[in-house]
Amino acid sequence: MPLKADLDAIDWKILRELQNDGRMTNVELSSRVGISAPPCLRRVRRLEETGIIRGYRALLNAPALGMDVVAFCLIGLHHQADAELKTFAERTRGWPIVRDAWMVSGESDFLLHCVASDLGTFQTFVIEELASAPNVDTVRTALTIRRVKDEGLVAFPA
Amino acid sequence: MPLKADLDAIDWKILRELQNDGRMTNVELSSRVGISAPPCLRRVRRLEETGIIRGYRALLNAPALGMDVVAFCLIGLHHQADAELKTFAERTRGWPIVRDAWMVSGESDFLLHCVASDLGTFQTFVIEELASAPNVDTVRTALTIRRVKDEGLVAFPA
DNA sequence: TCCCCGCGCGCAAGAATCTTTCGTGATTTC
DNA sequence: GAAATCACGAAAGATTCTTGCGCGCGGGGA
Repeated sequence: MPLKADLDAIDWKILRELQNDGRMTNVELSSRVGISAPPCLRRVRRLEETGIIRGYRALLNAPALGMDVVAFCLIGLHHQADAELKTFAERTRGWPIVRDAWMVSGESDFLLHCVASDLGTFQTFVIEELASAPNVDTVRTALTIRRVKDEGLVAFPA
Repeated sequence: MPLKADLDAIDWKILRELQNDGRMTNVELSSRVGISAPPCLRRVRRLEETGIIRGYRALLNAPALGMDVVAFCLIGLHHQADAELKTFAERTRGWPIVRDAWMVSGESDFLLHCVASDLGTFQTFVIEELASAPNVDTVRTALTIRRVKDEGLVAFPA
């Protein structure tokens, strides 16, 4: 996984297209970026192998699946030594409600992206699991009202 | 887009597999979920048409693309009337640094997921764009140190 | 200057996949 | 109990994937 990759304009186009539609066929992709299918596939493979493309994911509609609560939790710990940070990070991986988690700097130590079927489930999780976990000092929650923007992960050069 | 869908065990398996690998071929998918390819494809199409699958996306490695700063911003507004919320939401869509944005309830009004090439770019954005935007009261930022968990959006029944 | 080499593109062909059509069996409905 | 509905799976044609190979461009080195 190189820290700095040398990508040309076609590579950037490929990344933009696949970020918008990860299931696009290779012929469609090659047509959009302006080269033929074989070199296009080779470029995609190379982007995958170098780790620039980390994977592909279907985006699901949480409310339609009965997941009505999406929230973010900001966690402050009592002690921030390396071992304690790793312990808490490991703990987040065992909580199915937590979908994504980040270690952050600032007023909090962790930010958790949570999805639950209903408010009761989420509140129970916050009180009985999160807030009562070892070393947890503060828990601030922000329930999402609606998604306002939903681009891919990375912006692209003009 | 039905608010509550009736999915059987096979549909759930499909969603789980595509959430893990959105580019899996249909024959591979059908084999994993235990049915033949045609009905499997019909199920995927139905999940897409009903909006349960919102789309597909390649996950990119931001640092490898020269995006070294990933941060979250919590925004508090002075006034939270519907028009003002919509105005700010619209503004977030015009900022390329903001990749995802949520309207939230709690201590803040919006949560912004930001990606920038370097700290200077991000700080300039926060000071000159975000904090100086109309109606913005408070801006709290949390720089991410590392991703700790990265599952799909939705958890699945056992 | 010329030659050689490496790199990436594109053509072509075989393999794999996608997609539609159709027949069958199970469940539901009247 | 009969008919209708639904979803599955087999089969076949269309599309796509994937590999191998030849070509042209650009960068050293003699």
